[in-house]
Amino acid sequence: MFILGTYKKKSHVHNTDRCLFMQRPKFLHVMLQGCTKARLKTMKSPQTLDELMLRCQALAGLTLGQLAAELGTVVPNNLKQDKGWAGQLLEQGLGASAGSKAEPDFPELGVELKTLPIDSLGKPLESTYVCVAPLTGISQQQWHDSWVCQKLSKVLWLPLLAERSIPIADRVIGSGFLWQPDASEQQLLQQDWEELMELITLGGIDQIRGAHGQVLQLRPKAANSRALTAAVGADGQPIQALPRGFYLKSSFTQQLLRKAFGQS
DNA sequence: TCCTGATCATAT
DNA sequence: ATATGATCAGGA
Repeated sequence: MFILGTYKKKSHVHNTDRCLFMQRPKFLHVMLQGCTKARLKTMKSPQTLDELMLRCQALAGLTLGQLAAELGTVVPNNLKQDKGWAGQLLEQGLGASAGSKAEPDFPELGVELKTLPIDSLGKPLESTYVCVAPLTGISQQQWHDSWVCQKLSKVLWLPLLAERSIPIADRVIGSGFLWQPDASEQQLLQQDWEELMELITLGGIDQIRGAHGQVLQLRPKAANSRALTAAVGADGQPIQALPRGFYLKSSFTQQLLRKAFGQS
């Protein structure tokens, strides 16, 4: 049997999560019925937004263990050495184009997929990685040309109940929702981006800490603290610095959740 | 407890 | 080394 079983309410899921975790729609069964592991693995990327959202609804309420079983994937014992596992499982489950290409997860739709780990109150557990920060050769770049702006222009957020106390296989996939920044969100992002980029281009990278920015922050994004990449020094001279990435602060993604699912 | 800095796997 | 996917972990 595939993932037909009735959705069992998990003890981890509190009443307040009703808005986040919908029961598996009945039609889901029809949708995945007959899908072999091979078919799922080679599933074509969705061609329309409706198709994508339908697939997304099909995953809501499932545990990672259930989805992994569908896809013939082994659930790791911990994520310490497989931090991107859940995100990649969800990519596969939704038919996102595989690999680490520098393009949206759903190129035809211009949609970026982001899993969003949350606790049982619907609060994000982590910041959200957006993209690497260019540290050189970007003095002329404008906000609308930036990777951050492009990456965040259309995002499919997929909440995932992922408190560390919950075994990985029991973590529950939530209801995905599409987001495009509204005017005020856009402005907050642009403001932070411009401030951070100005510091970078003027040689202030070593002054930037995670606390900078209202919604967007710059933090290390590297194999380890010894990794180096080209950057601009305090006097404009070329230096080597720790590679950085842009991240969305969890307070920001929390607001997105509130907008999508309401207060309560 | 939370947040910032550090880190892990994989593909190109 | 860079880009993809993120979470870990300890000091404030």
